[in-house]
Amino acid sequence: MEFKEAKNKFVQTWGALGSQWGINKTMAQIHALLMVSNEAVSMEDIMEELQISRGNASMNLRALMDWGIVYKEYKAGERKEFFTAEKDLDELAVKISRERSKREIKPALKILKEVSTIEAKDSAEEQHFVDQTSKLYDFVLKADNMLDKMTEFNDNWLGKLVMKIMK
Amino acid sequence: MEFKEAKNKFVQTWGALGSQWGINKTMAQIHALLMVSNEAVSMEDIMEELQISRGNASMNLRALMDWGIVYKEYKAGERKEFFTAEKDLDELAVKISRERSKREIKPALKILKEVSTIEAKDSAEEQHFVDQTSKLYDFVLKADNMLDKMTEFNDNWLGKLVMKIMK
DNA sequence: TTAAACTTTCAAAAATAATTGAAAGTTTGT
DNA sequence: ACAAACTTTCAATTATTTTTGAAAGTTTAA
Repeated sequence: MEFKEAKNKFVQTWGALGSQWGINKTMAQIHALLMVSNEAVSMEDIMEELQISRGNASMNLRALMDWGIVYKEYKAGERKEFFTAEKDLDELAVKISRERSKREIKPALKILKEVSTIEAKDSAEEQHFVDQTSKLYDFVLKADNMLDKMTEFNDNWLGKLVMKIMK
Repeated sequence: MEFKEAKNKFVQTWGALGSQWGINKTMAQIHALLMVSNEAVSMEDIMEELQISRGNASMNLRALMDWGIVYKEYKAGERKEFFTAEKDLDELAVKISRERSKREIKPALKILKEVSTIEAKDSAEEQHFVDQTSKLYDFVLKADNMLDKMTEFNDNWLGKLVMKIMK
């Protein structure tokens, strides 16, 4: 396999994977492209490489910047803007989980808390509802916190975790 | 808030959350409904509660069973089938991560390995590509394994982890 | 074997999400 | 202040995904 083919395969695969996880395909593709580019890429070049419109490129770059995983860069003497991706994978993971937590998990937790705190009356049906949603609330909260802790430990998470437990 | 309202809110929220994570809304809603039902529910009742067609119910129930998180149940004397969800949340998490790993992560890893092992020639561009995709391969592999380990430890993962480290 | 009571399948329709492209907006240099 | 060189916005279009519903399939009981 030659470079161009490999690069294309990677970008396509990343795009497909993104779709399956609820991330728009183009957004994932742009991100993939920037991840494997050793220097910042202009909007023109992104449009050209991925065969997408200016509007599409603009909107998805904005979204990626909102997620905090793509940055604008300015080159001296050049009028146009260039873009780079966060290339440190630990940092990338931290940012993605922070954002997903903020945007999706936290709001879901709020609802879970609400619905799990209705008065259950006496019926087994309502008892079970309260019980199950309470458990779900605890579980999601725990998972969310765990993810947060894990990203905090980053690279050497296991070692640091042990240290923290020891002391 | 009364029971019916709470139940509906929960089902809707779970459906919306599912969409954002690449799971079809109805599938997530059916799952939510079964999760908080204290007894097995018939297809009729699912259709009625969620206001969906028979075909839709059938296909999404099949998908949920393929994921291993919903089971068929037969009631004595009744001709029709009833459905229940896996209600143990740890078990649910294990099954979901196993399936997503098998369906999405493993195939992605295969491609990552492929593209990261091209010969990099001399150009900085190609060097960077190989370097970055290799790192990504390692990272995804590590994350996938970690998730597997974590689910293995289940409930009291922290405690058991410490035990394992100690001995 | 027949028919009633179910479930599954899948082509067509509907709903949703992504994309385009041109007009409007912004920034920079002269 | 002007205009060139860009970027952003958003209504309309296109693509993708989901849903429907009726026909086909299956199972059970008599």
